Amino acid sequence: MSCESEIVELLRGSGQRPTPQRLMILSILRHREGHLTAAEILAEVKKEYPYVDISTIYRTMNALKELHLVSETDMGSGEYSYEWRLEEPHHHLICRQCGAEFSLDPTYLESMAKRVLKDHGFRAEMDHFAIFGVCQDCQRTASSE
Amino acid sequence: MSCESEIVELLRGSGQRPTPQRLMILSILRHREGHLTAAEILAEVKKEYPYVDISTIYRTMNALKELHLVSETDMGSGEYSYEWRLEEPHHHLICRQCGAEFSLDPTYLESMAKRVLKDHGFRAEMDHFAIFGVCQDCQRTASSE
DNA sequence: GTTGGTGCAAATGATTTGCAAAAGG
DNA sequence: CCTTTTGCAAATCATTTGCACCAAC
Repeated sequence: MSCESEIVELLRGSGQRPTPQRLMILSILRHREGHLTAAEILAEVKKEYPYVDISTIYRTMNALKELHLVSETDMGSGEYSYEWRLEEPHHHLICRQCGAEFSLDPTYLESMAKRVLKDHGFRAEMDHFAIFGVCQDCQRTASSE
Repeated sequence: MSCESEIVELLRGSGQRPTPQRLMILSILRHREGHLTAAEILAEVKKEYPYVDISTIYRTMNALKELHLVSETDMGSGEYSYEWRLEEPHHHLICRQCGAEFSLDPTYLESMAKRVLKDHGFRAEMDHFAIFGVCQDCQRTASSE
């Protein structure tokens, strides 16, 4: 527990309670880089406290989502991934062929979001995008066949 | 049945058969604008032929997906939407608050895709994106509260 | 006739929900 | 106390699969 106190305050501020389960979930989200599925979070929490239930994970993620503390992303595997959000926003490039993932700087989408806002008045919230495509290696492989 | 013949050839070319069910599904996809969920497609097909099963819809959509004839998009409702793809590619702006949908010209994402390819060698396939955010009306409502 | 497609029912897998008990403020 | 949260089990919902029969080539 280090800088957890401000998050505890955030929870309290919206009438939510900082239960041990939630603190464990928060800690895992913040100390494990990248995105985790509900099942992965559950497995981690269970190492410390085996009685947690998957429904608690989901309920907590929904609560944190509403506070904009975590992002929920469809990584294309049929289940959602969750990620701590108070860091630099970023995006993911996911290769359809080999499944490799790369991080993408937010500036690429920011300039687009600005244009969309200017032209359409729509404020796009693109803080965490999964972009599918074909990575450099797989392009080479495909073309050399 | 008008310009359906070329699609029939496409199916045949990949060893697939143009069954009546598939032709009905194709016809619905092509004549109803916008995206449809599997359940919506099923409801339409059933009007003509009540014995179709939802699994046929899914199997057909998977086949058409592989031929790049339809796109599958997560519109944020927990179920996938399918859309005929041989038209102008485009994207969707979806308002998180009121649920309104707007169409977005592909050029916005194309220029971004070009930069990603140049900088990272990653060929992003962004032919059908769902971008969430807040629409103009809802922004006004929120700020006047 | 051989391969692929369909309908049906049953399975799967992720997520949600009802409820009584426990914990937080 | 009163409200929120939890664990458990059961329910839900979208999607997939096994299989016997049928249709297309």
